[in-house]
Amino acid sequence: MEKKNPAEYSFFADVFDVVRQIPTGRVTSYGAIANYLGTKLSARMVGWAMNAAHAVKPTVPAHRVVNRNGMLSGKAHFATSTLMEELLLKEKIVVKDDVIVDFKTHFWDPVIELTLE
DNA sequence: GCATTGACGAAGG
DNA sequence: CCCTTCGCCAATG
Repeated sequence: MEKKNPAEYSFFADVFDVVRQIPTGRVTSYGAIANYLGTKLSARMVGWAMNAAHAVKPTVPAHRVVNRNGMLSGKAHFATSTLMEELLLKEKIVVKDDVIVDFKTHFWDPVIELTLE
């Protein structure tokens, strides 16, 4: 491994940067982030970036990022399988059956929010 | 260096 | 409606 941190990679850094800008109580999807980065077909890369997110500082609120279905597809990657929904619950986001309730209401689209400036 | 695997997503059967 | 396939790109075996 190079001495470079995961954040050194522009794509990763960009993903982290966007994720950190997600307001409390809001969530977004991998596809939305990928779309904002202009690589909407590379939603998998966003997920891959998240894989490295836990090793990056400042902390990346990866719990605010779910798949387009609002499902906590990444909860298994947290310290515990319940940590993710617990964190979301603290932000008034209700999780039912691994799916965010009223996901559409809590949805925060960087393409819209960051474009409107 | 090719094959497999992903925290995805959309489309097709 | 459930399952499979494909595309995207990077990391890993």
